Amino acid sequence: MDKEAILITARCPIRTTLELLGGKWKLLILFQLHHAPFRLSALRKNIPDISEKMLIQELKSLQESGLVLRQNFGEVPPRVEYQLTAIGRQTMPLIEQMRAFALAYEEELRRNTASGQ
Amino acid sequence: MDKEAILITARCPIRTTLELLGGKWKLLILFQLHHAPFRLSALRKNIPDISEKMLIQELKSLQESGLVLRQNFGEVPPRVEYQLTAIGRQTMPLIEQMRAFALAYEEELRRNTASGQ
DNA sequence: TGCTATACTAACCTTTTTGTGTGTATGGAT
DNA sequence: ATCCATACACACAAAAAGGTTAGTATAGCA
Repeated sequence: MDKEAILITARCPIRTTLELLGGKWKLLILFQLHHAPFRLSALRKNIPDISEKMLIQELKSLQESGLVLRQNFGEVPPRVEYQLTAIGRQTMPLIEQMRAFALAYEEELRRNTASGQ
Repeated sequence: MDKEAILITARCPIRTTLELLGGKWKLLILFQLHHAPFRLSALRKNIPDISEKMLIQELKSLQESGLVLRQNFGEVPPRVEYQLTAIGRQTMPLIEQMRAFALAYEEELRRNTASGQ
């Protein structure tokens, strides 16, 4: 086995993704936006336990990374919609894998509980 | 669109996975162990900037979730090896997707830089 | 005049995560 | 006797993440 090859250095793709998507909320927001563009208030309804500050903060971070697009309609009272960009949409397979993993994990838990371990 | 269906609640698979694998180090450790079982000291070499405490702490957390198996050879000085369990191995597709996403993202960055935007 | 709705800011605080530095046990080699 | 190697544990400190509360702006409506 080539142990040099697996050395984890500063610019490794896992870290890149962690920086872009890490934290408690970003993936949940992206998952929402995968369904449709949403206004801030709608996102808050769909992610009940996020605070307004976090939502705005994370949306801004996602904009800055180019994963989310902010569309301001310039109305009063304000109307702003958030939607995924092309790269933003590419987070879906990742989210799908997270889902798949969670299901497999819970299935495994059930198996172990059933067999009395 | 069925807005009820996409409401993110406390027991959602994304959150489950985030709880199991979130944080700065767990996925890097799992990625290492995907190659082969490793001793603590070897893991430290492959993940140069992790502290010993973090490594031990995260390995313990991964054991407790059933993703990693600890094998103590009972020698002196201590010899302990860590390896993936069956469910632990199921994190690979996820890691692969993270890698794929990071590459796509960087590709996109390059495209935007090249076109002067 | 005063209230509503909406997206957002800023100040401040708490909690969680991560890091540092030191100590422990022990068989074997020097 | 002394020191080494290895996998920890423990106390503490620093930094990052997350949360709460109180504003701001303004068109339209009662």
